[in-house]
Amino acid sequence: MQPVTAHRSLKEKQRQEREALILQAAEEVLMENGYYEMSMDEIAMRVGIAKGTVYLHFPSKEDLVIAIFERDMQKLLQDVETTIASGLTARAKMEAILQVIYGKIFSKRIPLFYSMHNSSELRRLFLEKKGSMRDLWEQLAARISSLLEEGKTVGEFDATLPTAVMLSAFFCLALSKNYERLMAEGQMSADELVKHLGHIYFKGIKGDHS
Amino acid sequence: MQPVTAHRSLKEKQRQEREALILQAAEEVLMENGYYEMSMDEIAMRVGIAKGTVYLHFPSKEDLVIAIFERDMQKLLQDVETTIASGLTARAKMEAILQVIYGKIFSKRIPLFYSMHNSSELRRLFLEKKGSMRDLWEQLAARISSLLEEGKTVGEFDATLPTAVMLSAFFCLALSKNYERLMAEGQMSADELVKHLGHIYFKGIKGDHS
Amino acid sequence: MQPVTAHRSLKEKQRQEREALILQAAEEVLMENGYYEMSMDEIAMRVGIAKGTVYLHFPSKEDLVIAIFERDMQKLLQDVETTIASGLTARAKMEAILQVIYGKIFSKRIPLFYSMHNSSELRRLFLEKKGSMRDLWEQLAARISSLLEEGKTVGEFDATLPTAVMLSAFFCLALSKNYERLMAEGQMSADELVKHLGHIYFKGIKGDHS
Amino acid sequence: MQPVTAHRSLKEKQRQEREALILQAAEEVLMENGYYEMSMDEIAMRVGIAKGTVYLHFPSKEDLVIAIFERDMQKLLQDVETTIASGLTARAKMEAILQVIYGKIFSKRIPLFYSMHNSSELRRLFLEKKGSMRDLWEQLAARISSLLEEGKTVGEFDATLPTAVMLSAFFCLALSKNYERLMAEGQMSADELVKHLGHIYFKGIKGDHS
DNA sequence: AATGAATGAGAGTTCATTCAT
DNA sequence: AATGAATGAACTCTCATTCAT
Repeated sequence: MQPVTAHRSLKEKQRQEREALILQAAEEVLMENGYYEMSMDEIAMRVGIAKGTVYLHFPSKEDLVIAIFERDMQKLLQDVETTIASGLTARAKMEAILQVIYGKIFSKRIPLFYSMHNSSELRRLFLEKKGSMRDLWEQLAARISSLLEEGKTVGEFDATLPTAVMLSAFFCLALSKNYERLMAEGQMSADELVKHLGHIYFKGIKGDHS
Repeated sequence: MQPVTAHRSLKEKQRQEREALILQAAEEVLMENGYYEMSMDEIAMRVGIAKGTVYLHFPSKEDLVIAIFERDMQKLLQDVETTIASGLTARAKMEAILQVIYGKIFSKRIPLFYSMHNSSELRRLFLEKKGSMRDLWEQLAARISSLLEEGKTVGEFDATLPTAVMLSAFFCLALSKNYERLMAEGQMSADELVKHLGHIYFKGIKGDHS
Repeated sequence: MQPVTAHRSLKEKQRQEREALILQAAEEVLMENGYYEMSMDEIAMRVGIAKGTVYLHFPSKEDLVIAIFERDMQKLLQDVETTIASGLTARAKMEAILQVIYGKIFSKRIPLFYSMHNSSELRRLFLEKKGSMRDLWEQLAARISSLLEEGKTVGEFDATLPTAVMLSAFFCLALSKNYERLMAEGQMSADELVKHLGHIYFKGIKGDHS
Repeated sequence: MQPVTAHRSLKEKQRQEREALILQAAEEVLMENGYYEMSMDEIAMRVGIAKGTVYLHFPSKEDLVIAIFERDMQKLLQDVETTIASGLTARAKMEAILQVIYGKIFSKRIPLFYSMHNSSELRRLFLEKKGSMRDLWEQLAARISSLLEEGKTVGEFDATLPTAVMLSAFFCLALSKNYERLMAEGQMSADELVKHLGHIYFKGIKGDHS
């Protein structure tokens, strides 16, 4: 390895570390305050860099938020694919995916993911403007739709329900902000919550032979 | 009726009509753009009045949004109470309420209602600041919680599920923005959608004796 | 007197009464809040009439304030002329005028008069724009200047002082807002205050033969 | 000196220069137009910078005006303390202070100082809200009150006059806007004016042994 | 590459003034 | 004559973005 390359790769490594720090800080602020109260100043301050430096990594606030979503989405997609590759039943896979999502939510690692569904501010951002987010989202939806249809085929899930509705209901229950209220007010643990929601959902879509 | 009274009531009527127009326009903009991209200028422009006129009816942007929510909430609460007063079973009442909510959503008459649950921007606005919104919301939650517990008592609903979780799941499914995608992309009617979602939900929370 | 005339004079009388009420209310608000925080709305509200009605009497906020000043100024000018017509010495006349001014201040009947001297907001209004105020002011200044010169001639006042300076100093001491602080904090009566200020001023301008 | 330090101090120097330019422009506008007609836009325009830049230096219009006052007040307070530290008599010190104030006025370096006394708009701003202004003002008043009492003790000033009245009269004569008229219309120099006003004031408060 | 001061469009809000009733 | 709803220009302040250093 030539010195120049080594130097470059060191630089590149530092660059990527900084980018990760920016993403993490931005994620936190976005979680805490929402898109419009997430200021580039505060992100830079939390990372300990200048505001202009953020713009060396992300050309706009919008792109920064998209990058956050993409990162989360890619991680989730990986987890989902790992789960699908396992030898479990369709229902067990779906339950595992629900666990994964709630694990991320519980560890605050899906800060904005839900927002794509629910926040009017962000929907346009992701669904209308930039393609990559939409692609990732559709990949995820396709994976889970396949699972649901697999379950229908073997009779685990109710074949009379449209897959699109089952998918929507799944994301609804999995990504809602409701958990915050329940865990804050009702003194319910994340585990209990996911258990109950899974109970409702999987009983609700149960097929004849399961 | 004396002329003065007639005159006053005419004025008052015009005033209320104008206020309704503002609320409607604001509702639309809020639906389309979210709280932060809902500008008082655009609302005034859509109604065809000057920006200052909006402020004759609502002292601030915040109050305008609160008024939108209160109006929707009060209508919904009324419908819910009417339904509760009927002689139906708990499950039939819950189904009727789901229908009511989807009817409103379908006719675009619950523009922001879902937001209270889902938008990080608005939750603080309504739950922390102004009491009347929180009150209305808690009334609604109390009514539906009662229904759910009534259903549990008679065995229609699963008594092992915490009411709070059942309530959350209900609002999740009833108030999600998912319908837009499904109805736009999947060519599914509102009736079909609500039928399927109800199917999942009520099967999911079904008790032993129903 | 014909009915029409009687009717007209009644109307005219009512009109003048209303105008006086507006002036009084405006004076109060101006005293309390200053020119920019004096709102036409509040004036109308205090009088119990509509905002538009104020504009039937005074074409603008500026004109209304000018009218307040003119009224106060004319009253003061009258008092000053009455005093001048008396048979007193120049100094006694000046002392009487000082008493008159402080009487007005004490009874809150010179709300803004001082402002003409001191408020940057109002100076332009009166000295640059409208002629009548400037005329009244110059009449008053001329009367008092005459008195001062009369006093110089008979040796009551110091003939080496320029009359313009004596005049300025007189208005300074007579029209300052200082009285408020002294009377509020120092528990000093208006009578005591004017006695002390008069002592300083008249001793300060004393001539050889008094 | 390290480059970094040099760089920083250069930046800091530029920053202070810019801030001084803003203060100066704001001072001018405030002098010309008063608080309510002093617009942030015009200040920025006069300095030749963007409106937002003003807010980098002063968080609000109010704070900007307070900064103007504080700067002027601190300079005056320093001069007053220097004068007090001299070996002069009480009267000579007071005369020197009067000279200092008129020097500042003449060079337009006490733009708003008088306003604290006279403008109803600004009194509340300074005396009610922010402590530092009130503190500075009370320090100044305390210094001059001490001088006046010192003069009374040695018989230079009239011990029968309340110090508070003497203080008020002093500020009245020293800080009035009268000078503008006299110097503009009467073709009187600042020196002459202060000589005459001092003559009136010190003769007016003269004690037995001076 | 990194900085952070500077920018300026755009936000919500106020209020003197107008005018249809 | 009297009203008061409507107007819209002007205000203060914010913040994503740019760019000279």
